Amino acid sequence: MAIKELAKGYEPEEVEQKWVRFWDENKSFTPDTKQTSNTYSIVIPPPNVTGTLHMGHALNLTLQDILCRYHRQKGYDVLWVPGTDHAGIATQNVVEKSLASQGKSREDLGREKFVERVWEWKQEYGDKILNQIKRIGASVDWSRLRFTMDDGLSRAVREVFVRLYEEGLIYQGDYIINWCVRCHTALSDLEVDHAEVEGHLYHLFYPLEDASGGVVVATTRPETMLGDTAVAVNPKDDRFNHLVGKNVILPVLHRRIPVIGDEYVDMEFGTGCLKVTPAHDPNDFVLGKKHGLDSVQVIDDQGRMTDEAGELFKGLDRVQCRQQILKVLKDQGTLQSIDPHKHSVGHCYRCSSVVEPYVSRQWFVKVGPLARKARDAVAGKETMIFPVHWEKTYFEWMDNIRDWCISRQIWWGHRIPAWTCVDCQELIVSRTEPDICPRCRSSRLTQDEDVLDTWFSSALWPFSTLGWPEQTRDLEKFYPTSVLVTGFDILFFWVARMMMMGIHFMKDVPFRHVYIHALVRDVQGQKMSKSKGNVIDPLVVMDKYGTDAFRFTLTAFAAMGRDIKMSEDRVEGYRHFINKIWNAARFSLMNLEENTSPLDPDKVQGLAHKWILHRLEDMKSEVGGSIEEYRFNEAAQGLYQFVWHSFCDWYLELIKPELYGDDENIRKTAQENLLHVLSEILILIHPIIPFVTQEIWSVLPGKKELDLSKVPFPEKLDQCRFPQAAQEMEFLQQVVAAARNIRSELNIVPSVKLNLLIRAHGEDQEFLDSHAGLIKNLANLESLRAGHDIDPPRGCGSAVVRGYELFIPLKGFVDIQGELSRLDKELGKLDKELGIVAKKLANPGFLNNAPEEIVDKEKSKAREMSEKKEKLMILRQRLADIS
RNA sequence: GGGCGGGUAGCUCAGUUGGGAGAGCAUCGGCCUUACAAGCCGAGGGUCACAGGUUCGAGCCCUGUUCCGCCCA
Repeated sequence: MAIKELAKGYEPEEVEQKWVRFWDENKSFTPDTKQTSNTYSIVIPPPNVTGTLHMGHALNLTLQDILCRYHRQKGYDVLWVPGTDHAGIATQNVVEKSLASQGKSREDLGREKFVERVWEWKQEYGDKILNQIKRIGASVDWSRLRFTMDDGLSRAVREVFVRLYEEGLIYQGDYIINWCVRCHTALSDLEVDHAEVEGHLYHLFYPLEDASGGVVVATTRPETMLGDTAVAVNPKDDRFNHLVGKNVILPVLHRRIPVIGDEYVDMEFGTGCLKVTPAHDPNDFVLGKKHGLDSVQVIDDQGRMTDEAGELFKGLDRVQCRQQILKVLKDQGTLQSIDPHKHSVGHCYRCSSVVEPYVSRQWFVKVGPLARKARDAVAGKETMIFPVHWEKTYFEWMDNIRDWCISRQIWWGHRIPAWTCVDCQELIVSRTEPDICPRCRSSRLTQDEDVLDTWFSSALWPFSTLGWPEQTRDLEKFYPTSVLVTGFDILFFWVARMMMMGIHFMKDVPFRHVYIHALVRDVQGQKMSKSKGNVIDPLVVMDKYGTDAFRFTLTAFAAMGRDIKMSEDRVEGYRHFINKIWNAARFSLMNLEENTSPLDPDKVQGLAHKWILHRLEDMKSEVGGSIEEYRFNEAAQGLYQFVWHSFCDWYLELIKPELYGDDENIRKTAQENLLHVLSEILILIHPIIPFVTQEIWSVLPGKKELDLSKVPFPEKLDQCRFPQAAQEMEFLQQVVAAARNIRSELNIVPSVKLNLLIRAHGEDQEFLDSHAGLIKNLANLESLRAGHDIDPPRGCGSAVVRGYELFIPLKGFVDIQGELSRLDKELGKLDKELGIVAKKLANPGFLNNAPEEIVDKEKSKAREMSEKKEKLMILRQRLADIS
């Protein structure tokens, strides 16, 4: 009885929707928490809750999904925790923008209403990215969905803040930080992107107080001169060190400021004299502290000039001010020259505004002690980073880490759990909202207005998602997680900080492995960005080519340590592969029966079957090894080659006669083998392309489990190792290839059937005879005859395979010259190779030093090749004699 | 300035203890051969960036040069 037929072409859309729903409804990816050993866990890098899926997510999710599905097959209890991040600044910006389109600002609404509005926004758009995660087939456990602003995770955040504060690892203070005047908040050092900008170096003359001359300073930001409180020179600099201790007069404002000496000053740069603006430059800030200089703030938090900037400039925007002050300085003769100068300028990583160094009161994490342990954990291989070279970058950063500014002057995020007593100024840091001041019993307390850096909550993700600070069963079972999969762009932002927090609070690393994958770029190798307009939308790609084709493309290009250049053409190419699998399955199903029995691996018969089973065993260990070592591209490439070029090109063709033949036993055996191989192929490749494999699986006869994601990885079958059959098969393939080559090179159309004569004897003659049908079929032959007494007619196409001469009588339809030049080509290649081998064997150094097996190999190669050459030359001569 | 990665077929890239240079796409020739023309069969194409060194032997190891990309200052 034949079984359900597959459609002629694979139509991904319906199929994908069907199985997404199926897995969802079956809760296929919720782990069994009763079992305690053999766990495998991953926490998802949480995407922004209001974001949409981009290429980076797609790659990230695909690789994690492969790992999770594979380990499920291997019998692990797998947990993949999904979730989203509240993305403070980014989300706030999005909501503000929408308000602005209605002509409103967040201040118009007030804090409470605004935050309410963001929650509404999250409610409305937060599911979008989650559905997209489903769409790509990610086998996450939806019953454990988390959000960084959940009650549970918020509790974890407060707990961590309070504990770190109590341990002296969180402090508050007035320091210079990076300030975004547009987002109106402090940023950590990491949140500033540095970009090379074509600017200018302005040379300004500051006269000495005693009018005995002056100094020329060079600056890229002339407007900050209004806040200068010193000029610094290097004490080793003989040009200027006599000035130390004197005063100069600051032009425009006519303030008297000292000349100080400090070795920090680079004598080579600019004029060797440095203007010092402690309030507006991080290096100057340090210098100012060291020398006890005044700090004069001339730019405010809006990027406008303060009253301190003087009557002429106060109220001006910093950009306008630069133009104005240059005019004034020029008129005064203070501006001596302007040189073009390339320098690096910090930009806000969220809105790209130029960042302003700004002195303000902020909260910081003292990261030194945390970083040291996080460093040691990687150095001691408690956490292993793949590829290993990222360790160096990680160490570099950990060794030079600076304290982490964690307060943000925005409204969307975790409010800092600190209160100040209005009456006695006492600072109270507490897990719960305090009612009265512990010092003066006042009940007039105000909470800190700031919220925490989003990365502060992300840093807790591997344990906060598992229920911490409760001692949950999940935490016990799944922490530390097995691997973190992420891009290198957030190695510092996120991975490093999770390491610090995980070790500090859980006393163990958050993950055993970190796999750093590539960045997805456009086809020219440029980073995708909206402004460049080179973004490829993964959803569009999936619509067009199917999710499996897209996933396979990402996997096939995911070579360790290398970026992926993505284009639709590549996906289109791999769609062909998905279709190939589909059609191979279609063919198989047309030839299987509902009651086809499972294969008995101990009773395998037939060369083709032995050969494919042998190759299948290779694939099992290859695929497993590749995935476990994060060599995803190798797993994909290996399966591609096997499925297309072994299974489809050879195996299916080889067994067609068996399937079509009259011998019922042979047909049944072939069906059993075919079903077995197809089934195992589907299982092996399922982690990469879950949908098409599941769809085919669902119509396969004899399966015990409908849900392919629950079917175990095929067992290793030593009795299915047939090295001899593999060798024999290779021989037959060479014979077929030789015949095909002759046909093709001599332009003999397929409608003409050829006759093949092979001069062989003994066992080999028998072997060839017994597989004559097979060769005839694949090489499109009329007849095949093997024997030691072969006497080929005049005018043959000929070849030598493993020492045996092959003849194809050409009768009347072929030009002798064509065959002669074909043989010459063959001989030419042979000569070249033979030359290389002969040279080696003529080298005493090689014979004496190379391992014996290598030498033997070369020797037999030489023997084989010269034998072949000899035979080919005789064949050629025979032919030449005719013409 | 410091660090990292890369330069292999026309294009995109594999190449894991140093031992006969590979794949996909593209190109060329022949085929609608009953799963698949989104296919089948065959072919062509490479001083492995450059220069040295180690070695019997280098795409792979070492040194230098050069070009490109990224990160940090």
